[in-house]
Amino acid sequence: MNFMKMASQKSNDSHQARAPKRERGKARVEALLSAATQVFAAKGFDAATMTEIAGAAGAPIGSLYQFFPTKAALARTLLERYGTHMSAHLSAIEQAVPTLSLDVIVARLLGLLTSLAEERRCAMALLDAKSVPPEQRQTLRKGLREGTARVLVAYAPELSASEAEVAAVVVVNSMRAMVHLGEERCAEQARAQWQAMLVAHLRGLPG
Amino acid sequence: MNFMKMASQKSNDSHQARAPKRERGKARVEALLSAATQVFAAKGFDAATMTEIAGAAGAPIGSLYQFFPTKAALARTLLERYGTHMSAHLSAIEQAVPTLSLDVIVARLLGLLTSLAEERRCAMALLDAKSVPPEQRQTLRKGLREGTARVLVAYAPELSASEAEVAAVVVVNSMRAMVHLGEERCAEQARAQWQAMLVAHLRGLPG
Amino acid sequence: MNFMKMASQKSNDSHQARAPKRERGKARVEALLSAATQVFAAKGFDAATMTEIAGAAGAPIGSLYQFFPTKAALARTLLERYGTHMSAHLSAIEQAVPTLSLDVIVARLLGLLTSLAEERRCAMALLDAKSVPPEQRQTLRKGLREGTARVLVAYAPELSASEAEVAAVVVVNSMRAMVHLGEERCAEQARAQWQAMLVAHLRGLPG
Amino acid sequence: MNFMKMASQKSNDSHQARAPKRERGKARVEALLSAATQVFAAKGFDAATMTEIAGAAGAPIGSLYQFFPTKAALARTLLERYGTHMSAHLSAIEQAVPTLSLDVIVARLLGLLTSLAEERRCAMALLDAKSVPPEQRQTLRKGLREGTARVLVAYAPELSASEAEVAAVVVVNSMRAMVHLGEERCAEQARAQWQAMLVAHLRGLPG
DNA sequence: CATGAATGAGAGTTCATTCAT
DNA sequence: CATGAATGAACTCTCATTCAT
Repeated sequence: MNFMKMASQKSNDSHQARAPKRERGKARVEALLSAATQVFAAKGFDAATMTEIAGAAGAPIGSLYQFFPTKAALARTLLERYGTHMSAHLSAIEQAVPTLSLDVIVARLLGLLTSLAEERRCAMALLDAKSVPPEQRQTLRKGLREGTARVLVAYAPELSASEAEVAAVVVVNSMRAMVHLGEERCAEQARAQWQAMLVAHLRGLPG
Repeated sequence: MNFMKMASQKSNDSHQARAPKRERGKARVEALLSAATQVFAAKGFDAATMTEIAGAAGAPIGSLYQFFPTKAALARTLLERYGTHMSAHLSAIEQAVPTLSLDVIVARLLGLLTSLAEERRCAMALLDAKSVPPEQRQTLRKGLREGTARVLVAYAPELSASEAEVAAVVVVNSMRAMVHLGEERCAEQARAQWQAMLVAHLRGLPG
Repeated sequence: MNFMKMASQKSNDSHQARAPKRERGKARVEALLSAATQVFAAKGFDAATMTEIAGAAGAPIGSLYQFFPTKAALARTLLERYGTHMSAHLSAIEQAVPTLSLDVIVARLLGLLTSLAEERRCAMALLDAKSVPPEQRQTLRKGLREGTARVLVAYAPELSASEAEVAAVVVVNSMRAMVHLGEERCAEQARAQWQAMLVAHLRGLPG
Repeated sequence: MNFMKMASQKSNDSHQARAPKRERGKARVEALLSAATQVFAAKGFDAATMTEIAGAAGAPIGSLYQFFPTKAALARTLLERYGTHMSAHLSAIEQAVPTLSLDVIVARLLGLLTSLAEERRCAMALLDAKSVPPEQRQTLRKGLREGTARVLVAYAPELSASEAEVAAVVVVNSMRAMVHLGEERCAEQARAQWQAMLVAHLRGLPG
């Protein structure tokens, strides 16, 4: 199970997003995060403006700053949330590994990012934005890598920790590539090939 | 050796970079492009400022605008230049294919972006920047894909055009992944694995 | 229930001046418009700078742009405002026509622009500025012409619409000339002569 | 007779236009002045750029600065030239006064500016440009006023100097109005009315 | 002299963030 | 708390003028 790393944990830091105290606030935060996801995905981190994000959420700009004291804090919250989502997905895959073929495991791994359409586009935008503090970006990367490593170990327990990590890096970056494939021609065929390639590669791993 | 003075002679279109007419100008343009490469690579397209780029080149801001009338024109010039560089590299690989093993071919393909250190980081930054006109980004992507497809056909002439294209998409996006690998732990091992994976995949392709 | 968020709902068109929502804002807008009037009158549209206008109003540059998103929008607002002022003046004259001699009517018409000292100088500057969109300039011109035509018809109802329009053109351009007269020597005598000339002309019109 | 006030008179002032020494230079100066006339007429003094003017003349920017060391000097030369032209026209009218009816005299006076199409539009642009030093603008105005006063005195010798001046002011500003009439509807009818008005006015003057 | 690349102060405009209401 | 007007540093881009060639 995955206990959420809530922002409130780090409440000492003045640049952390503040957790909403009431129901109304939660709804508003959801709307703000959703709007931020769309706007960041569409324009990238730098080109997105706080005013536009607030506007897209139907919220006043002051409200946005109530919960996210800086633009970077907003990005951080999204990155953390994506980390949480993806960790959950990876944990689910991990649990199901005993009942799945390698084909299906790889398909689900590669589909992870692809399936979260707008969210993944936003995550990519933030991961690549140099303006977002590197350690925030590392957090998501690391979460993905470790979650994936756990899935791989569940599938092939004989893998050493470092072997699993290396393989996880290959898988995770393949996930990223899946996202970019969307902008290429013959994306579907390429995805299929890629998946087959990964399956064959992982099958041969321990030997 | 590459004597090309840039194929581009689009002097009618304003918003095009203007070619320098004197020796001094050429050196300055080189310095500007080099500075732009570094700054874009370090901060991304949006966060980079024209003033900083000019400063990094030791040039006044007016000089930068003399040659590159807009920020987008500067990016375009870089993207075109990278396209030219990478096409040249791919052509060289294509020529050498008959004398190379698949291992070496894949190694050189994957190394293509990696070897152009700062340049590739800048190219990535521009390729992913939503603020750069999409068609400019497509140009570089397309050049890479087609050049790679030619290399693959040279290696395996029995590939159909569409088969080669799909495989090229896989290879090119693997190149991109190589760049991002630099930010991960155990990058070297992951690169080696990736390369082995691609070799195996390509070897099995036509069958 | 939906309480009106202010009468002005031009929210679709960007580049429109935004109406201030608070008392303080109204005062500030007045100060900005007044400063703009002075600066445009003194330097002309092109040579006036937004920074100087803001400075003259004792406002930060951001405030100016809060209400007038472009320099052209500022000019437009002034032109519209002048149109409103002058229409009101012309309507007042129209109402009073039955009680006035032609001498007085002409004097008040010619005095229209002259009496609005700074405002008229600014209006002239904007009317003549090629950089101000022509349709905005036409609007003021048209308003003056039609308002003046109505005054003339009120005085001499037997005038046809087109006769009134032609005469209005003569009168309006005489008003403009009054403004320029300020820069000449013997301005007062020239104004008196001009007025006499117009009176005689209009008296002879219908016959 | 009208001795031209050549620029060379004031050769001490470093901001004066330099007279060309050779035939080739004269042709180039003509081309530059003609180009300047067109560009100033089209865009106004402020919006016109020295580079565009040089370009319109097919001359390099350095050549423009060879003859006109500042933008203001270029305007001054044009204004002086227009003064010379118009003085010549007015002198011609003055000479012909004994053989002309008042109708024809007024028609020729009002037609003065109108007949010099591009030139008058440029002159208006410069006369109204606050960025052009006022004394330069006054020069042209004064020349027009004095030339016109001489015409009026030739027609009605009994006019005192100051009476003639006041009337000249009315006539000259009527000329200016003729130019602006071009932008109005029913321009032709208005011009005819205006002319009739002036004729009647001048006929009644001395009495 | 002739040329046009070079220069940099300054223009219009934006936007993250604050704080009075 | 909630709001959105207010702020000003910083950004992209222009252009009159100079001066090395």
